[in-house]
Amino acid sequence: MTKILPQHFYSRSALEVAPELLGKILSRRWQGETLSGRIVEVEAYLGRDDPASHAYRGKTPRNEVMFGPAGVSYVYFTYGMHFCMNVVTGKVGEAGAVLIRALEPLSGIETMKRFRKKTSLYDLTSGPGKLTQALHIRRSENNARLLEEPLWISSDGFQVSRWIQTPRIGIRVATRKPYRFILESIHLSRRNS
DNA sequence: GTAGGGATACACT
DNA sequence: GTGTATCCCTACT
Repeated sequence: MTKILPQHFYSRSALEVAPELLGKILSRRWQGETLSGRIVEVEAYLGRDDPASHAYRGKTPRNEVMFGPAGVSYVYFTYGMHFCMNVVTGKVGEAGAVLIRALEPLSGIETMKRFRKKTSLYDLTSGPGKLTQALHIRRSENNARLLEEPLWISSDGFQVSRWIQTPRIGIRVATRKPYRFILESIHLSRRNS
């Protein structure tokens, strides 16, 4: 039995929400099928105090959902071909988000393989651009409430025994801040970090 | 290691 | 308005 995470789960600092998202299940309803995976890697992004955050220089058309109510998705397009999905956290007016970086595939695996044009489980959701492709998440899923279909996060009671904190990946500033949170999993975006 | 690709933000005119 | 440096990446060599 799974329970969708309530809105108030997200109304805290990204640094509090991020580790608690580990072990939860991200689900995507698409054409009558549920595609889902367990979250094994996330990164927290803050606002004014975080040079690596899109919100560092204030509100823009792209990042404005980071300043809005918590519990919605922030999906953006980058490097000319990839989407990345974040979960908005914190209070209205204060920017914050948690980037979902990797999942362990759970259901809808055949469909994910089709979307990814890959056959190995590891290639499906082991990176932020990969998992959005596998779950068919794109710009139309920006600013979507994560409390209901077609995109939501739930708990199945899975207990996380141990998580690890490391520096974030793929950024060039604030690289010393340990804002990446991971489980021990073979589905991480990097195997050894 | 690096090519690929498009949006974005910001400096300028 | 135009120019351009950058980007929370992936897939390939």
